[in-house]
Amino acid sequence: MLTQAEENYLKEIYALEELAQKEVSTNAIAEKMQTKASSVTDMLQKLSHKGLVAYKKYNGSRLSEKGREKAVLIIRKHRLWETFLVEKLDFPWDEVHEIAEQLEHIKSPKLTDRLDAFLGYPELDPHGDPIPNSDGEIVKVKNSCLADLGIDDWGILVGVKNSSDDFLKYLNKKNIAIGDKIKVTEIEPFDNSIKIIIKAMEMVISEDIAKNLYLRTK
Amino acid sequence: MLTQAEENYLKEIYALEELAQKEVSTNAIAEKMQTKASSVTDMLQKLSHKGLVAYKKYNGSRLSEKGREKAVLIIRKHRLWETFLVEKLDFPWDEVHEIAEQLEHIKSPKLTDRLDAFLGYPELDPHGDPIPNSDGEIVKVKNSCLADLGIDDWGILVGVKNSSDDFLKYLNKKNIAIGDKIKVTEIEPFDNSIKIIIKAMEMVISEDIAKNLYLRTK
DNA sequence: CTCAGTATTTAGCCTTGTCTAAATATATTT
DNA sequence: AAATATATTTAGACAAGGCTAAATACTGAG
Repeated sequence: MLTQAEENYLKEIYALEELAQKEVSTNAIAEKMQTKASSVTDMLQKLSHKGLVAYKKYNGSRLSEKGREKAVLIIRKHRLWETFLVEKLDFPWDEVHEIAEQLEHIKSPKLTDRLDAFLGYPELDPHGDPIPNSDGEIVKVKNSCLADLGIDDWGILVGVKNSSDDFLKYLNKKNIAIGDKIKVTEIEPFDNSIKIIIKAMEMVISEDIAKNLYLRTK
Repeated sequence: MLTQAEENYLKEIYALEELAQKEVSTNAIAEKMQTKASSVTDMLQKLSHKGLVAYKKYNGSRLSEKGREKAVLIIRKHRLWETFLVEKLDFPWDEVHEIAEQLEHIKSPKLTDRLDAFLGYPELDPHGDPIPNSDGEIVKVKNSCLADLGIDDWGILVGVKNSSDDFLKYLNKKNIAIGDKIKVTEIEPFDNSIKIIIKAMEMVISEDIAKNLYLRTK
């Protein structure tokens, strides 16, 4: 059984390793976790003992296979809870991270899997990040402009190009927000306007608007 | 900010105090918490320092007003999460306690209140226990036999008188289970059969059956 | 009222996870 | 290649929360 501290280390090491694609330094971990390098060394030694991390003095660390599995499960839980908070409890996408940091440590495989089912097995969370499935598999994602998608393509709105007041007001009026899932259902060849489904609503938006919306897609 | 350990002590002291209606002994707390009396003394001194418990050596403990508020909030969270697990994730009522023991420590007032709203401000949890509202108020409950209820009365099924195999099979077939909310909508004077709503379904049951079902009611 | 028995507290130790300061290894510059 | 700078580890300390053993306070029976 892992403590919350151990889980947090595994999660951060995972993230750093994904980024760097090589051993992560003790200092990098310390910075990410807002702690001191000496504390990190202690923890690395403990995790190494437990077979979760490959650690060699002065040589950085990598997760073992077992460590990676644990990390992915924590990420799965984190992202499922974020999805729950946004989809079911109507939290704004930018308020859910802290709460999910707590919820990700709840230990009950049955809970995780039932939550997943309750949410309809979502593939991306409200930040557009992929949610590992119960086997620990993660889909690859990329950023796309809404204007570049084809019919039936979908993604999570993660950013806007034009962040002028007017544009943001437009989005607000149309009830379009970061974190929303948007699916393209039709493209009008004449003017390249597109029909989308967003929060179970259909609407048509112009090519101009679509060019200003960035999605995270599978 | 309270630690999980402190929260657990407050919760258990609250429960013991409600039962006894007087100071709770160090030993009673130790037994309830599966720990040693010496550990309890340590914690009582700490909680006393924080103004959460009135503690005098060799004299038992009571919660302060502030301690009681904290305890009630934890109980509120526990029971809301239990309700969530049963109502939304279809957990059996007897599997939710352990998971709720973890979830009750999640710190986010906004989460608690939104969860409450999402569940429709339930008054009783799946064990029939009252859920404190956001002001910490708790309704009183009592046990009643379903046969004794009037029209529009409702409660949570908490037990059966006749626990023969046949009767349990009958309940199973009718999809009636412990933890279900049952509301009386009609009473037939001729044979005292009653019409109930259970899990959004209507059904009629005989007086015989009703006499064997015990509910927790407001 | 005294003394045995029980309840409670104190003292001292352990583990986890953190810290600072000091020591040591690696990296960079010249 | 030596000297300096940076990164990492070790050593020793602390707080939280637990434990055991010993000391102390209360309680109830005679």
